[in-house]
Amino acid sequence: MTKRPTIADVARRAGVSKGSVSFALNGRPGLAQSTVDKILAAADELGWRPSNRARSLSVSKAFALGLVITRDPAVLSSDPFFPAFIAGVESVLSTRGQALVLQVVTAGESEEDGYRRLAQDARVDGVFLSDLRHDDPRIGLLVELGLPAVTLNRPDGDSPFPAVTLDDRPGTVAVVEHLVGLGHTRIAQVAGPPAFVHATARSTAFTDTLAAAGLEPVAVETGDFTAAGGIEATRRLLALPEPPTAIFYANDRMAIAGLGAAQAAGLNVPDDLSIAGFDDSELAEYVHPGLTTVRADPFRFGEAAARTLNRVVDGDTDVPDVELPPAELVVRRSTAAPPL
Amino acid sequence: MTKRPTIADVARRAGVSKGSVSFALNGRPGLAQSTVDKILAAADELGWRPSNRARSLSVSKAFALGLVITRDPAVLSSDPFFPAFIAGVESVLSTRGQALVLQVVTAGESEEDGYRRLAQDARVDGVFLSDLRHDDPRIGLLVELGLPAVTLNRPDGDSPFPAVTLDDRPGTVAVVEHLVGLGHTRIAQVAGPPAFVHATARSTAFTDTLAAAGLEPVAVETGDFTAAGGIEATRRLLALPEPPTAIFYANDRMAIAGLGAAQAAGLNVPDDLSIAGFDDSELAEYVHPGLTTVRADPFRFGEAAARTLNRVVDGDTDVPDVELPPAELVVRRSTAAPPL
DNA sequence: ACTCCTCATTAAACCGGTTTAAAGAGGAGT
DNA sequence: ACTCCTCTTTAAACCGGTTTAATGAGGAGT
Repeated sequence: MTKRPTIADVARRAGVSKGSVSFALNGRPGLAQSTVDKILAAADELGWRPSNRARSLSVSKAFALGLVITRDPAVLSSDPFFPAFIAGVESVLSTRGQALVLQVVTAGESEEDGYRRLAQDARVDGVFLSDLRHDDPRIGLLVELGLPAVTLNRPDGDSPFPAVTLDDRPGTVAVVEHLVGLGHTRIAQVAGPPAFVHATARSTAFTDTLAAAGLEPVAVETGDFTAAGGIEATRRLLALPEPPTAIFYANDRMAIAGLGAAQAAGLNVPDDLSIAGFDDSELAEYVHPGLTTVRADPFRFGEAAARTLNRVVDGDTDVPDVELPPAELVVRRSTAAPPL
Repeated sequence: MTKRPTIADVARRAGVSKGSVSFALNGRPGLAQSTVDKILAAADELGWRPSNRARSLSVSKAFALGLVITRDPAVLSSDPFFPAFIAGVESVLSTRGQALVLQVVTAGESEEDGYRRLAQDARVDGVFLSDLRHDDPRIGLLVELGLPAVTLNRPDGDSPFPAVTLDDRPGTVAVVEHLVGLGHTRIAQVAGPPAFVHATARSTAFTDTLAAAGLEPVAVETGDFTAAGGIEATRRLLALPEPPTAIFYANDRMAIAGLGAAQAAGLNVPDDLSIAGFDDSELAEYVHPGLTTVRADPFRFGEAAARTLNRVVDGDTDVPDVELPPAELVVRRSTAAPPL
């Protein structure tokens, strides 16, 4: 409760000027080693930690990074990606004394408003650009705002920002090959909204791999990554005159919901219908039957993104893109040979 | 990209002093209306927004609130509470120009370290104390750190902080009465870790209601709120010589995992076994069979908590506790009459 | 002994706001 | 015409750091 010590207190105690304390703290050359020791000792005795606020003002940095997420429960709630991603980000930030500022955009406004607010308030030194879209308007906006960023996934247009990528395709290819290997020929897909880069990446990998096997999709339904969307799409697929014997979902939430829909329709999974998801969310392992899915590592993704963004923020030019180990197939009980 | 205007620019343009601009902006009395208008017009023309950093330094406030969450994927990942809660918090903060700072504590450290860091860095003006524990040591810590807080749930010890509560008991009572009404007499519970206030609240409400019906629990297993824990607990219950005909889980994740475990054991839910959860998470509605559960409103919880914490932060003394509408029962297909 | 350099240190300005104490301008009262 | 008040406005200090330009102290060179 007693007032925290300031740099002036430390200077007084060490018998030097404020400037010297600042130099010592920041390891600037030009101070005698003995003086540095004296200052650091004094700082230590007083338990002094430089004020973030003062530093922020004088060096014009926020020492914080920002993440904008949409309030839409569909995207936000129970999405297994963000929590782990955030944990990975924090694991980097905490070692650097940085903070993570969350900006949730509410239903009424556009996601861009979130970035605008962060920039306007100068709350952060850089932001993560997640759920990248095709011709993503946010890239131009951030350039305009002068806010450094890192994109999660590689944008298709020009981008001045480094990209941290995790290739979804090998996992998708593996799922399709797994299904084809089991003997399926009537395979359908529930894709994510085509506006998202990762949704179409998974989607085209799916179609291409099928084509390579001489097959084509029974149908491609578009879901919105929510459980409700998964249910809808599944019902449409099952109502087809010749329904698929296997369905590949663009994420686990839709897959688990689809699993429920199939069971509710009286189908046995996997005997009547094989189901595969994407994400390897916590529940994937524990539903019945266990969900065959594709596992990425959002924690590492967060780490890599934070490190990369910090290089940009630190003024590093030409920060290279980072490519993470690709997502890989996890086979569980929800996939089996098709019915005869 | 051009430098953003400062208060000095506005002052110059309006032909007044910096101080007057500050007064006008903050609606301080003592300025002629005409002057205020002139200043606001100048500010508007320049598109000036006061610098948060400068304001932070001079008024010693961060204009931000903090939320500490543990990195433990068990608590963090796919927990339906936090995302919605955070959205509610943000809906209040965004109207006040405040930010939400997330502090994730990594595996190696204690949750207290998270609060300590937030306080040390003076990053926030107050924090949310979630997942309250019995004799929660964080309350003393925050008092010591001089960091204002609001507790989510009412602590059992003394606390100088207002509490925002959402009574889980009515929902729990309703679940038990629902099961008893269906004819169940062999009811078991998978409780949360007893260290948590909300876990024991649900647990004792469960036992008390059973007792009021002249019954006692077949067994009470303790889970850890994770899907894996739900599986474990369920297996133990099903292995009992006289297994329960209904299981009440302290959260949906354990319940959905338990549902999977029961189905994997060859049981039909709800014919052989009724299952009820708690949270009404997104998937609860879509698994098969739909999960009977208890619904709270984490978004409102977040709103109320943010508003209450802000009152404390603003220096309001004796901020009253806030009681939210209680959680309520949602009946779906996973509960039915017990087997004969 | 005197100049010149280098190295260590400091005083002061600065970041962009808020706040306090004091000054200035009018108007009323006598 | 002079004093006294009230209402506006401002100059300057302050928040707690960083940074630049200047100063001071030794030591080497001649």
